[in-house]
Amino acid sequence: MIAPALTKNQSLVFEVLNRSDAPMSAYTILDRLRDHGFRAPLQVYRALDKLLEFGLVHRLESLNAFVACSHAQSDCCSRGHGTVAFAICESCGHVSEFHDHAVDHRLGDWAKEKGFKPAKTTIEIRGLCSACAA
Amino acid sequence: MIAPALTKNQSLVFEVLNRSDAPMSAYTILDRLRDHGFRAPLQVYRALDKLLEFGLVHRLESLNAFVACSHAQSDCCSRGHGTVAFAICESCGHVSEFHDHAVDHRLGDWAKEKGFKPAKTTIEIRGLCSACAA
DNA sequence: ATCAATTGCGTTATGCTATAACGTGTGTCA
DNA sequence: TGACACACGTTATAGCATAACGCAATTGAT
Ligand SMILES: [Zn+2]
Ligand SMILES: [Zn+2]
Ligand SMILES: [Zn+2]
Ligand SMILES: [Zn+2]
Repeated sequence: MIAPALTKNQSLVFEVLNRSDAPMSAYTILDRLRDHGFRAPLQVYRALDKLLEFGLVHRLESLNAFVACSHAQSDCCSRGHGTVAFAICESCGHVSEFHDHAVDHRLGDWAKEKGFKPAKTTIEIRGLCSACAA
Repeated sequence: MIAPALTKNQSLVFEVLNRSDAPMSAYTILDRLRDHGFRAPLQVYRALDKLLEFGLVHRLESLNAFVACSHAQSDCCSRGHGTVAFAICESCGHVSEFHDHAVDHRLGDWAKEKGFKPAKTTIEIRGLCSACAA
């Protein structure tokens, strides 16, 4: 899934997410973009659908919220988006995105053993980041 | 968290979930229990909150739905509910609940290394079960 | 026994999240 | 030019979850 140039709405939504240091709900994004002509949830959801498809944004299932992808460019097999995990701080909202071979392969092995064909894997750890746990 | 005897509403909700072979949303549970006097979502959500607390039920974050716990009694460290993972078939709806040491420890190691204090971990694999993938 | 605290319950209203369905405009490519 | 794909805007609706109120039953001191 190679990303073409973003449309105006897609760019606006992506910029808002990229500047945020915490996940945002679609409706929060909508409110941030009222000044740019956004009026309805669908304008946000349609942009998000594409951004998710391009791998520029992730959905956090346990929050019903979205974050910009923060993969380091140097990441190994997670380029093209292998399975990724998120550590979500419930105090400050900070999200750490990471890829872990061992976890990915272990879940893959389980699936192979059971004949299960994985399509998308969600891994989210809720808790307190180092700064907030101190 | 030791579970006291369930109240009437808690028992009703648990029985409905336990008999189901697929996850159910709170509103679907509500509809199933109209004949038993359920009228409002809160009656379901309040029972679910307790059942989750007792570890008798799990919430599937990627579906906004609930399943009865299906741990084998013989399960190792997952008694008392260590981290558990779910494989969810997007065709037939069947859910397999399992515990995997390696995954659990690996995520624990990552957290320890980063100083992150995990509170609750969500692992959900969406895909096709062996029967539906055939 | 009685009072206070806790817990469960029922009801109404509300808020948050997500999609259906319809129509418009624009660019691409036979 | 006509067919198609795609982004966009709008209105309405569906689906998920909680706030706030009050009442009833239970428990556990005093
Ligand atoms: Zn990413
Ligand atoms: Zn934090
Ligand atoms: Zn379980
Ligand atoms: Zn299946």
